[in-house]
Amino acid sequence: MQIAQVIVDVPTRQTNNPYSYLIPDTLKDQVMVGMRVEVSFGNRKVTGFVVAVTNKSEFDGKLKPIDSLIDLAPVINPELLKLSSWLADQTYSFKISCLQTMLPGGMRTRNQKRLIAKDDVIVQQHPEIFHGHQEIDYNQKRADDKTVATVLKLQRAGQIQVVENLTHHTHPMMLKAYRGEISPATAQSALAKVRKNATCQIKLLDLLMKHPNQTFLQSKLTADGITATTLKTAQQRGWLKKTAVQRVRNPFLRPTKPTAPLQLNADQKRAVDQINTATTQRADQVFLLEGVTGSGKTEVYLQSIAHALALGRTALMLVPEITLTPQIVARIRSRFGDQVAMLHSALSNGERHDEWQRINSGQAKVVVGVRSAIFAPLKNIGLIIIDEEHDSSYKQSDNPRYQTRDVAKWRAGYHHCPVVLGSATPSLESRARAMKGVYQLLTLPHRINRQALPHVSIVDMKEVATKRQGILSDQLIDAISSRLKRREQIILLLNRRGYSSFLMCRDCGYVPKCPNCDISLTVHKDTHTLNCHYCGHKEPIPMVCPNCHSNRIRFYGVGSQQLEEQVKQLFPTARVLRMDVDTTRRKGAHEAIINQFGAHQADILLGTQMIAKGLDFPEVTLVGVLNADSALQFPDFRSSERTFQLLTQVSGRSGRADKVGEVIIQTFNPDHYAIQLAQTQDYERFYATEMRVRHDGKYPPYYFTVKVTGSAANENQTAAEMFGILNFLKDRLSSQAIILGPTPKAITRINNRYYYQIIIKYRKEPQLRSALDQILMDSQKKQRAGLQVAIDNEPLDFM
DNA sequence: AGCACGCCGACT
DNA sequence: GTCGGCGTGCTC
Repeated sequence: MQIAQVIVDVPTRQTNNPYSYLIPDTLKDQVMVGMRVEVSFGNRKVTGFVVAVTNKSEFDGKLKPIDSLIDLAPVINPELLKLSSWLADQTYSFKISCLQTMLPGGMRTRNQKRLIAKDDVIVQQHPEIFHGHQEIDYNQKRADDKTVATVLKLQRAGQIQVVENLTHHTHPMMLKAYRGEISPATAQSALAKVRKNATCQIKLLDLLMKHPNQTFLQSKLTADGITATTLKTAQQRGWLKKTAVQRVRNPFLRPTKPTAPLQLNADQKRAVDQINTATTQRADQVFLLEGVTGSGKTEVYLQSIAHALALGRTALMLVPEITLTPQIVARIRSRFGDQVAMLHSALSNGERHDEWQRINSGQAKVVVGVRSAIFAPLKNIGLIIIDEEHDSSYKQSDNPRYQTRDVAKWRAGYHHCPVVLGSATPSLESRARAMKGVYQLLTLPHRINRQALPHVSIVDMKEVATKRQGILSDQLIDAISSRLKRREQIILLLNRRGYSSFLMCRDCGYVPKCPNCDISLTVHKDTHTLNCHYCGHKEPIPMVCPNCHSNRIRFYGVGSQQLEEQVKQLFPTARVLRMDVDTTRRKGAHEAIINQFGAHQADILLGTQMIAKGLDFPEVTLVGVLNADSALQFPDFRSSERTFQLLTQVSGRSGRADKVGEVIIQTFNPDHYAIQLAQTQDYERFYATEMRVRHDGKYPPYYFTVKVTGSAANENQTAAEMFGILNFLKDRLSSQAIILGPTPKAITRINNRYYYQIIIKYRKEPQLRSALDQILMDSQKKQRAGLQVAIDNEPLDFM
């Protein structure tokens, strides 16, 4: 008897282990480990992953059979299955969440219910449910409590039937098409019969004559000028038959010319040689490739990938969320052609699914992608690269809260291949490991074109008078106008996390706040609303102060919209492009702005963080950073590191080609070491200084950290529960462990829930793991009381 | 998650 | 006496 061990899609602690199901005869020899199945669990149907097939079960109750198979082939290979268990352990999350995370979005299933009333009487009795229809779609989540109760009662009484089916989120995209049904000869004779001026029909018959028995996409036919009416008549006459073809998506919009490897300089060559040796020897060595901006890291990646491919192995390259620009993809694809698959957040579910299939089937040998691409089902990996390894997008912010570097190292261990972590400004964690010899340090200290780094100057904003609301200093304004005269390009970076401008009454100081969250509302001029960035609450901008009825209620703070307005006022003839969350929401908008700026169709590009990375515009000779220090004001131990990294990175954007670049940094903290050292791009001294700070403050990389966050609708309850957790931890951990909190989070209330946190800093706590497991176990019970507990292992911040 | 089971207050 | 509130435990 064959029994499948199934991890069901019920994310709770109690169901975080496999359940046994009988494999019915009809599915014998079909059910394989790594496939998804549909099973009855309790009294409903859920999806599950088969994690093992055995011939006996530990469970001595009566086993239920598997209802059906969702996949025709395994979607999780043995490696990823093993990885999922490790990941669940590592991140304190459920196995099912980990398995689900490994699949491309859109392959996940959702449960849909349909209610069928037994007779008309029921329909009449419950108009609020059935709205006069006998069959309705039913969404338990959207229904209110009363409806749910009524539905349950009716179901138990057998008066309605509930039909469940698990539907796939995405279907292969089908395109309308027509197949030619007639021979060239028939077409010829038909052609003789149509009216002379029936141009459409003539065109169509011509096509059918030249390409007999072919299928044509409707979109192509209409593009050729054949109208829908013509197609309809053609169908009636039996010339064509309507069909559909599955769309083969190709996310690479532009065709690329093949390129040859570039000549390497001595530093690059040394790096490539060492990486290649590790690949050849199947050593799971981690390299830290430290190279200033423009030192040719990408070429090192490409030639190392080429080496892995030459050995018959595959390669995985990860880049940060916003850096995966068409520029980079084009460069990789021009070297490796169709072997490249891309996994990008801007892909539609369908496109991502297609790319995933190409990887899973072995067609694609090189995968380029963002964080989640670390789970790409590549086989026989020869090299894993993480570019800009310090980037914060490599840590997932919700469950499973994994750090991509750690997953990469796990997979490297499995495949016996090297990992290359690349950065101009490595994270302190990675650099510290390189210093200890855990990682091997490779450096590229020179820019490829031997060009000097741009000249960086710092403007002390404390000394700038508050005239003109003081966003732009005179130095920056002068520099901008001189570039405009020379027809060179300018980038203005607004370093403001969650950039925002708020409303304040000049008479009484009233600031509109979100009714659900402890945060002021943000002005959105385009929609004329005040928005909450945390819960999505929107309200119109008031004309008079709701508190004192004064009409002197004005905007404060600098958002990118405000900056754009000011720049346009100061330089009315300059062409300005703005890039921020608002202007890039639409698909492809990001790319369009970059292309437009790259083609010099604008003089000034302004925006938030997203313009700081990876873009290469040779005509840019000035970069201005406004509020360079806004991150420094956050109570976050990583804020200096982030500021330094950001400033170094933007500075690299200026003067990349043959023109000398200039960078102007505006700040209120001109003496802060992160800003001072960014001016000279002195990573070594920054590393030394910051390590000192981390050492004294007992922060990573000297200490391991865990963040425990608790939230509930009631503030007192949240605090009380967190104090309970604190006492429990104190009991279980050694006196060496530092336990901070519980403290309310920076934004205590979000969506009417109160958030408190506890931070644990430690070096060696063998009991920690079981203590945290216990906390999660206990919190499961309290969840009914509205308490939610989340654990973040090695959080990026303590906020 | 979702549902059943079981134990206490206010009602036809 | 019962109906229904929600605290607790289980789902192969």
